[in-house]
Amino acid sequence: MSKEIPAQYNASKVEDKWYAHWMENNYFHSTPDDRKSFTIVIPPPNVTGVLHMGHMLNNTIQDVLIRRARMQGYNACWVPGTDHASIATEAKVVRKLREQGITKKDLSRDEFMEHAWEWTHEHGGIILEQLKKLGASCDWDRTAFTMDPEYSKSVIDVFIDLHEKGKIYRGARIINWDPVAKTALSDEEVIFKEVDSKLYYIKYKIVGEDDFVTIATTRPETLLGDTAVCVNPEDERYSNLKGKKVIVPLVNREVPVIEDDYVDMEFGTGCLKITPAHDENDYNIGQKHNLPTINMLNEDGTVSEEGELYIGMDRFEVRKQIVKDLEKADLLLKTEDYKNKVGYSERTDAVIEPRLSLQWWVSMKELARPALENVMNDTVEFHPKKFKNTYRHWMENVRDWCISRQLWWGHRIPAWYNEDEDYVVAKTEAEAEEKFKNQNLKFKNLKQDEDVLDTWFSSWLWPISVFDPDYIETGKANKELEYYYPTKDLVTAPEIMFFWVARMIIAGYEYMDDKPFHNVYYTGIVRDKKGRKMSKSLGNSPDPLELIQKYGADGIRMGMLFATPAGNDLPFDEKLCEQGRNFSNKIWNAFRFLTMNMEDGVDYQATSEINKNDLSDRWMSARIQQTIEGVNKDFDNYKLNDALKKVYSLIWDDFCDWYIELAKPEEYGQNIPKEKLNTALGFFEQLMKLLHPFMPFISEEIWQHIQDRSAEEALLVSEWPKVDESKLNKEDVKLFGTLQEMVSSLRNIRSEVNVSPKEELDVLINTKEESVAKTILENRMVLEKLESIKSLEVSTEVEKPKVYSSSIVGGNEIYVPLKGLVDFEKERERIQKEIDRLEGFLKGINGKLSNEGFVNNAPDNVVELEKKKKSDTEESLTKLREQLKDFE
RNA sequence: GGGCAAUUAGCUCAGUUGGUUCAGAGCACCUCGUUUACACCGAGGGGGUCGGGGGUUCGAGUCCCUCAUUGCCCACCA
Repeated sequence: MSKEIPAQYNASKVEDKWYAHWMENNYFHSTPDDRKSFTIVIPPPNVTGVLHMGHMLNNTIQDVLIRRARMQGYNACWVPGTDHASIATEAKVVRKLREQGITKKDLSRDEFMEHAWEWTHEHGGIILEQLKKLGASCDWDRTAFTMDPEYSKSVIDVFIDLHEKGKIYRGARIINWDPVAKTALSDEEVIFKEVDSKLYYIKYKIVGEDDFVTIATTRPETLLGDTAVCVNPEDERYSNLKGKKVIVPLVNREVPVIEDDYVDMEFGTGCLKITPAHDENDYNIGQKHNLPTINMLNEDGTVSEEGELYIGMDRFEVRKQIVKDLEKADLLLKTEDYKNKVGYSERTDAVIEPRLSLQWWVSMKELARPALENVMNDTVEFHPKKFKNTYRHWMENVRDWCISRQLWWGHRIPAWYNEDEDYVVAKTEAEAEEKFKNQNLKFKNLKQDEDVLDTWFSSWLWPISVFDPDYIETGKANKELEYYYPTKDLVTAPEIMFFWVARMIIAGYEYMDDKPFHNVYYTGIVRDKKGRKMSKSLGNSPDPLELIQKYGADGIRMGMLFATPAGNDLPFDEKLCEQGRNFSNKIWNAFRFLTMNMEDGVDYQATSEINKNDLSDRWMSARIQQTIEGVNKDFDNYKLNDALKKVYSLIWDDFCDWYIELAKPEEYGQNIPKEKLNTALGFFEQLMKLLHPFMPFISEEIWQHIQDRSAEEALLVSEWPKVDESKLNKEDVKLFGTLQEMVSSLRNIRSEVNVSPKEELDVLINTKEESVAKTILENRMVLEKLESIKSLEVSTEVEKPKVYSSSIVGGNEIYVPLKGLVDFEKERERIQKEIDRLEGFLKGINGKLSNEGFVNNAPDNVVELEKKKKSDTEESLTKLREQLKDFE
């Protein structure tokens, strides 16, 4: 083993080496066997996306879970893959084509798809390569894509199946129209934002009278599509309008005045214009009152022929112009500033236009029932639990899901139309013909539906179709699906709870009659220092690959995990990565130190044997057991950050700052004895196991340095440590703790009286009991090694020196004679301060003990404890008061 | 408009069923320090009336009510 080890850890060199090693040995690959499965399916990122900080966090967590499971002996399987991301990817392709001077209109569907596939092959999978840099231990042989032919088939099968069950239907509704992407959107894809707008008061002339009725609206341009004016039947102000007609301004169309209690009398003028084709409520009222609809907008948001005026003008231009024209005609009474909520497209940020159109829908009410129930009864567990509320609220009020999109990139809807616009749903054109024939309908010149399915209509099958894409068709699970389903954990962002999580649960119960996963771990949002979400458009996100280059994947993983409990946002700061990198370096140097103590030619061998006479060995051993126990519990509760903190503290504080310090050789130039070093290496191995899920690279590096291992003995497939109660001696932990406190007290004394750590001290410790004195003396090595001590006297009757500094640890007084070094004034102040503190404390205890209510009602052990606290405190006070006299 | 959550040190957060000195950790800050790993380090230290008010209780950071602030989700008020 070489002693030439650099003082600084070089992460990037090491990380590439081990990832390659793991891949070569096929460690990430899983096939069904006798072991229990532990499955995670990745939330598939957009196929042409690039890695951002959200992915980093999300995938780090998944990797931590899967790596620990693998070590625990589960057959761990993490399935990677990508999503075709219909609207996002199509938008990218359209933009790219535009840069080349090509518009989508110029292309046939097939030509466009060729471009899209080309783009997908060019950019697809980049993100998966990036995940490898992070250390993600995915089973890459299983990489799936929602547009794979097999996968696509399952999507179509589901559509056909649900249609046959009557759960998919075609219907005309007011939908959310994105005029930029020119497609319908589901409700979930619309983001409402509060905006400053205006409320316009417009006068409508009453037919046959010289009077007007005033209507308040935020969208004056839609009056082109007005087919009625509506008032509340209770509203006395308008009782005279009953059965009358009014004239829509500018277009001069006569429309009826109708009555409906939907109208809020308090709002605006209490009189509402009705535009059935461009507002959901208006549409409902229109249906109820049999009003005609006037579709006054084109799909790109310009005014259509039906609008009569302003034809071809953009909707927002029309708004400006129509206001001017109304003013000119003296039909605009006034305008008011007004704040309202406007819907925007999640993808294109275009203002959503409610639009009447024919779309495909999934009827959700029944499908949602088992999915709601099984989350509420914790069959599917949410972490943190608070998200159950949000989930319930949505599921209880779930609305039908609009699944058709007017795009080309995606799964084309398997519906076929004949010349009479009849339709059938079928897998192929031939099958469709057959179906038409059977119904005695025209079956020549069939046309397939032009639309594709919502992306989420494919990804809701992810936990099923990645294992068995034929399952939907055959209804019989293959070996894989049977073995891996239901999966164990799903790690995702709360933002897609409805888009994806809820729908996977729905699909799971509908098709597998079982949950798709046991647990859902919701991560937080990665934010910048100003609290803004990190996003590409804001440009406030650091480049993950640069970060990895700079701090190591281990450093970033550790930095992110350190700051993010489940469900809480992660305020990202490069400082966190620095902390992670520093930790790597600390570990590296602890190992380096042990290596430096190895004598040439001697065979060192990590061992779980400890020297039973060495308190530090027993203590370290017990601390490791405590940590294993605590970490396992944290994992059970999905508190990954707490688990990491425990490991961090065990390595840095316990092992480096205390254990190694105590293991250092007595004299300069000596090496640590072989036995001790072997024990230390044994501990180090345990630490690396606990660390591995969090920081896989450095832990593997050290593991393989500690001793030469064969390929089968890599850390990532080693056994996760089990708690060994026999090694957990609480007395040792307590005793060592007391000695630690004594060392700290001595250091504190030095610091306060400004004595260099090198200067040797005489130390006197007055204990309450003989046995304590004996134990301390038996373990005097701890004190002597960590402090430079000239003489140590410990007994029940030490003589207090004349001039000293002192401290009390666990009822034992520590005196350090400091001839000529003590600042009397300072020492007096220090003691007085301590007395004041204890007096206040004692007062509280006395208050409790003199309170009959407390003594009578509190449990005995609590009262006993208070009494013991009282006597201890009084004892300490007596000692301190005596000491104080010595400084007066 | 409805619902949910949060509010503890300068920052980010722990604090499990009310009761061991419970007011904590990390980072930041201050002082000292190059001793056989590590200055990406070591030792020591300062800092909070636990958002305000009320209540339950022998006892409240912890339970209840109320107010304030912030965040999130849902919703068709033009």
